[in-house]
Amino acid sequence: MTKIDKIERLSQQADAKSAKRARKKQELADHAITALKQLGYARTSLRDIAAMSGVAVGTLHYYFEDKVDLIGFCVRRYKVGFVAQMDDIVRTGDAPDALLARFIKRLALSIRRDAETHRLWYDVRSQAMFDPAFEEVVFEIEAAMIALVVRLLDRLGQPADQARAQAVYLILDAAFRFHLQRYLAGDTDAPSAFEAQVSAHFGTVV
Amino acid sequence: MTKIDKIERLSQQADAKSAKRARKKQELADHAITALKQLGYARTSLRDIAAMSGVAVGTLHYYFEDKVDLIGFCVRRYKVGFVAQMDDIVRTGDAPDALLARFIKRLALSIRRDAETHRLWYDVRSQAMFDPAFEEVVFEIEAAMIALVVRLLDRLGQPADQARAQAVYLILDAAFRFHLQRYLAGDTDAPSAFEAQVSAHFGTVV
DNA sequence: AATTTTACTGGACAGGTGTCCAAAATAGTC
DNA sequence: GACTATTTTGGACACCTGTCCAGTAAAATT
Repeated sequence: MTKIDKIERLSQQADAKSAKRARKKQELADHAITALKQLGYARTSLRDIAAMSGVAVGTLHYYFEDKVDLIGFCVRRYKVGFVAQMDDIVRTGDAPDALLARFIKRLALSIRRDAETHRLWYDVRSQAMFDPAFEEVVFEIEAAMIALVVRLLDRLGQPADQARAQAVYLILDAAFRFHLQRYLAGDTDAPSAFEAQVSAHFGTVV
Repeated sequence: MTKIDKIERLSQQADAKSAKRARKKQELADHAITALKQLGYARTSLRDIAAMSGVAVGTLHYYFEDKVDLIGFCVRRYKVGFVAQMDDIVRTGDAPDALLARFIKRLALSIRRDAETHRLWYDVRSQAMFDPAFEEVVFEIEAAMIALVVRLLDRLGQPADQARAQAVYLILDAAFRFHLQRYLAGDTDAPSAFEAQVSAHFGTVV
């Protein structure tokens, strides 16, 4: 075995190890998200997360720097998933008006289905106003959402410059949060109210 | 002294007492707000607030049921003040277009001046998604903001139905929060960016 | 001036927090 | 199978949390 082969093999082993470590991290993060979306950032302790993962508290510190690192990892993970989901809708072959309707309908559905997950996002976003440790992940996610809107506008044949995409994102986000909050407070009509409000807005504006 | 006079006097005394108590509550709340807007809901302990007020922790429990009661009182108090400030603008004798410009300018100014106070509102609003104890005060405040927008639209000679006011509120709120967040992260241009974005939106839509 | 009511204190209480680490278990390598 | 490296444990650590209350000081009432 040549020196190069050895180096190659060691490198592969290192990759396999870090891949395994990464898998375990994600596994822990998934359990952590389950706890976080139920309790919120401030009310979720590392012991809650450890219990949910069936693991000792120390193990969490073996995989994550500290609590902020863990929560940042979790939020990034779930929000990436959400953007990917929405991106699937945008990429469908629907005609422009059907696509918009589908997109809005899918958001309304997500209020019902993923309410607990979304509120975690709004929680962390607010925390970022106090704790700079969350700033990075929040701006990153928000940029991803705006990029998603750019793709949406593009598929709709609309002007898709940054400023316009940001404005559209803000409208969608505001309505989404407003009706999510009502839904969580027990208003089961909130998702369809969201759909109506956003449809009306886009019917006249976009 | 007749029986009726006695009852009258006792009633006045009771009023004076509860008025004094109310004044002290507000005084404590003002100190509490100073602490809360620096640290946020989750990170502010009763001991922080007590220290800020120059008072023992027990005193807080003498005036407030518990922490939730105290924070609810604080948020209600400061947000009522904010709505009143904005209402002053709406009530000016400006011509419609000048009024709108002044209103938006004042909001931008408030991002600079009251950034720390506003982030507390967004914090509490997020907490309400997890803790029903905050639901009431959040809906109450949000209703007051929408009512403010109704008055604004009215003064602008615009249709001022509930649905429209809600939509306009959501747009203002979304842009306000977005640029507030950027301002808090160090972007000093955020307030004027807010002004530009909102002006552009209302120039085309309202 | 005496007495009752109100206001406030300071510390005790039980429980929770993130962080850390020596030791044990498991996995991987020669 | 022996040996090393990684992974995991479980508890110790120091500190913070909201709540409560017996006791004290101040104020109001008689």
